[in-house]
Amino acid sequence: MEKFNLVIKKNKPKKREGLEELPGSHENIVMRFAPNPSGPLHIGHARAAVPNGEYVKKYGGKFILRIEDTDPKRVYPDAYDMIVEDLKWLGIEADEIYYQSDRFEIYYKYAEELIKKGSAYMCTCEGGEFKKLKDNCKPCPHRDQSVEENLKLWREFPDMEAGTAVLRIKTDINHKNPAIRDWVAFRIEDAEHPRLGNKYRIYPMMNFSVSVDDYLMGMTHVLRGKDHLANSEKQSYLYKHMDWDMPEFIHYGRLKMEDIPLSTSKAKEGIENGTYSSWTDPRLGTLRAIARRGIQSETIWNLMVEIGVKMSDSAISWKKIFGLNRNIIENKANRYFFVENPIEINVLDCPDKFKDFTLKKELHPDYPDRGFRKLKFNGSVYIPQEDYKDGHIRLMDLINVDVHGDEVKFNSESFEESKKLKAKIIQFVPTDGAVNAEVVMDDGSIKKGFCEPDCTNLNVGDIIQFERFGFCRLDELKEDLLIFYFAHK
RNA sequence: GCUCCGUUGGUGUAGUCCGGCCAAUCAUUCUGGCCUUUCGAGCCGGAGACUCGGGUUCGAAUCCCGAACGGAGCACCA
Repeated sequence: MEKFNLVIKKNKPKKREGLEELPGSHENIVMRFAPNPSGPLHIGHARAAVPNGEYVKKYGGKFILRIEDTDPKRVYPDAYDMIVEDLKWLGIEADEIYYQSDRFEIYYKYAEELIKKGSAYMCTCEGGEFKKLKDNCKPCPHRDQSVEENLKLWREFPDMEAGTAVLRIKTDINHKNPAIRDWVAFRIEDAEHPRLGNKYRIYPMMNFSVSVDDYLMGMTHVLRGKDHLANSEKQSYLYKHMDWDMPEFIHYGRLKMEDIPLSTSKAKEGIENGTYSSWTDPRLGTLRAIARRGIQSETIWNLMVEIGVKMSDSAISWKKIFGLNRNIIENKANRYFFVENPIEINVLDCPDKFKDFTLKKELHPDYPDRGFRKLKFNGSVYIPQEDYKDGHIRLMDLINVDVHGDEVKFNSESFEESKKLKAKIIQFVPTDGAVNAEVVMDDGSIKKGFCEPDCTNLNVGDIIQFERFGFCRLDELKEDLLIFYFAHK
């Protein structure tokens, strides 16, 4: 028996971890990622793919990849495979994959059903003419055609000339947003489709195929950019006509990537005209380009989860990405020496001990258990031009030298002595055994120099840190040259 | 122009629905010191935000109205 009128304070929601809870039921959720195959995935796609993947993982559910290739003019055939590869890199393997180009007959079937219900009509208005009527809330003359007439025209549709007719879905001719009024569901398209050839001439519009598929595939939640806000409303009419339950639509804002204003089409253009080397050019925002630079998919994943699915726009900076990435790779990356813009020095007056000496250095200073790399020293090394200045220099972990004009002399050995001398501690590469190396920077420029011999034991894809230079990923292992891609400091 | 939408430090976020526990969270960034034979990491400290104006209220980042700024859509693309 409750004697006291306990006032239960409403629990403030706990600090949110990860993504916001999804609206609606969390049982057996079905979500999808539905890109247009116009190129490989870029960072903007990750903004859509990751939250879908994260939610499915969080609640347990089904992830569907649906390739939306219903515009033959915007299909880049290689993209079909690239998209799957890029998703895999992100850590997503779809439970089911669909190609909309396989599903035209399904769309036709529903189109006919809509016509029979009187919810769609064949419109042979000239485009500008229709717009004029629509903008004034006036139905076009075809809107009231009989079902029979519409079906007749629908059957003749494939034989009509491109641009002369469309199938429209009835909405509300008085809708306050003109964009919503009686939208197009099918059009005639003569372009050859990479997968279908010229099999069909009647192509569904995105709003139609998307709605039908989202329904048939049992989508419970649909994540999409806020540029689709009007489309969501257009689609709602189709759901009403068919008496289908609508998925939960969630819209997210635009993502602006610092220094990468490039769209897929611009990138493609740049590749074709030689401005960029390929889809993995470090200046591009494609996931494969980012991966090539040594940015971990986990970094992108975490970033996208942090940004979440809110409606306001976000601008992400490289600083943020680099910071997150550094946290992940710092303890994985073994350390090596790379000398950029090298200058050879011969240390005079070296004690005999250093005439033939092998320096063992930890692969990672915080993890000595990982083992060592070896640097053979016989008095002659490369150091960065930038560090060659009159004064005292300590070759890291080795010796202290004095630089005077052209002359470099042995000074002392101990680290304590270097402190007294206030010597600058620098990396170096022994002349004997130095390996040619190039580092491709994020602006596409190349820094040339030498790296230490043990780098040849690395595998392509390894992320390392060149001490005092930055984190890099080994991209190519050639006979006499190692090519790295620069990640960040 | 019309129709929508958004606005928390340099950047990204939490909190806004259900006003007080918010002199506002966390991350990144920048920064002072310590430490370290890397300009990496680590440790300790610091800087930095509720777009503006009204209103409601004992009390507003949170509710209401207006403005400014920003964004999206207005295709026979997706």
